[in-house]
Amino acid sequence: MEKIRTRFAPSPTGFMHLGGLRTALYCYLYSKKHGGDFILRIEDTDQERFVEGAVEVIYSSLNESGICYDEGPDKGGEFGPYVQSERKAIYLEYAKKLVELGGAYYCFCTKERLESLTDENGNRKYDKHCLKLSKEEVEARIAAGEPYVIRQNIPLEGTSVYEDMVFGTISVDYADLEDNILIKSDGLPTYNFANVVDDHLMKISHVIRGTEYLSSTPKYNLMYDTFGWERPHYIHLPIIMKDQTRKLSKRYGDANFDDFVNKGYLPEAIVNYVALLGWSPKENVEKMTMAQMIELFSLDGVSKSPSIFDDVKLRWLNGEYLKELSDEEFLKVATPFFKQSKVYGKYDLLQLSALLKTRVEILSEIPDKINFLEEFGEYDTALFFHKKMKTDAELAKTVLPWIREKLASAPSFDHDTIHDLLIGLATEKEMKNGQILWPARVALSGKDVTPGGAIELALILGKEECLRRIDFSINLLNK
RNA sequence: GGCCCCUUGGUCAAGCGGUCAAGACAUCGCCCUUUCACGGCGGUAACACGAGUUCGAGUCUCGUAGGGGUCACCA
Repeated sequence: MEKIRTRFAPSPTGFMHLGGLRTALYCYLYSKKHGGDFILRIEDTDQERFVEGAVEVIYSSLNESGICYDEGPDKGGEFGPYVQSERKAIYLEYAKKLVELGGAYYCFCTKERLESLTDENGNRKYDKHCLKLSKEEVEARIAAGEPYVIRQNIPLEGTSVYEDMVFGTISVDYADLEDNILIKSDGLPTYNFANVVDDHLMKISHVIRGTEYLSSTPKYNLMYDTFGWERPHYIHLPIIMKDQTRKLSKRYGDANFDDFVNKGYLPEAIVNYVALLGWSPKENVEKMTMAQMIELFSLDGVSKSPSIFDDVKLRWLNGEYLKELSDEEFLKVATPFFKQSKVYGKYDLLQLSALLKTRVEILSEIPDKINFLEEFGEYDTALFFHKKMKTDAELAKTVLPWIREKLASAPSFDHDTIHDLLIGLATEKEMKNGQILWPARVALSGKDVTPGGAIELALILGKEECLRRIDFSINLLNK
């Protein structure tokens, strides 16, 4: 059986789109599932879109995601170079061969002439004007230094059919296809040509890419056929949408891998979530390690319809990953976010990590959740209301002074002591624990949700600060 | 607009002619609890529409509607 070889071929735009990340992931999973190779190829034939540092972004994103390629620009391999701009001579050679085979031709048409071909609907299709040129004329004009491109020669009639491994049979009439440019006037190839030559030369067995190529694939097949090359297998993937009608895009700032990492999502969670968009394992599991994904990956679990990116579910998944971290691991990934908070350097971060772990879905929530430790001021006393505990501001007025007294008299300020004092207070007054603890927690934090209950907060704040805050809260209630 | 493709709850999705149409997120309710959170249990909620084919259709066919993709010297 042939060796499975897949490739991820991004163009260096400066960021890693989540859709691209998923494509890379599926390429990786499919090749690894079948013991094959996964190749990274940089498609930088558009010099106008060159972005400084963009290639490094691709390397680092893939690396952080745990998607490892076997061959690539920075890894080497026997089919290099893996950067298209370094393969210019190769494309030209094959383009000439294709011209000889009748699959392509030189074109000297000016931009103006091309524009004159536009119809009333704003569409235009090249009219094969230069196909008629004799070989002698072509050579003379090239020799005279006239700029030219090389176009693909597509039949005027007939139908092209191929099997896509997820979409099934796709058939397109040649009449609906245009004689696209294969080699631009700057001598570099377009995607239309480079991908065919490279995929063949790099022995790619399965081409995995987005559905935007679903209907242009016949053009590529035509070239494979003309060259006498074996066509690869095709696996087209549905796109990822932002909502019903818009796709996830850079434009809305919601498609970039790095942005998600900076917002406090773990790369593993992002990869795991993205894997689930458009694919579901037979076993009906959702949280998976890379190794599990490789094991479970299968093409018949890949769906044909576009899926909408749901950041609520991503948050949940990220939270799941966070919860299973040890306190130390959590501290490590959370440190950049602790630094953004007002408490950095003033509290025991490992202790806070333990409390925060089950209360945070994305790391960027951290500053907001803990800033109250340093910032305490007026708050809405409606927070004292809790239906189930039957507490409210009125009850707080009577309970808070008792709490203050207990805490003030505490012989030491450790967990057990505070616990016994507060619970003891509830027993003593024949109240529910919550009727003491809820007001205490609110009075200490001024917040409805806090990292930890009243006892944990008291411990973190320390005796003096606790008393100060309770006094403040009593005053607030009596206003 | 032409061509290609898609259509199960709010979202991700199982299903591949016969199921009470899975599961997850979200949502709602209950429980647990040392309060918030975590956790446990349960509820609401879907086969776009219309014709066929068939004893029987979410599953097959055709049409309609809706959505997406594509029509560049971008990939």
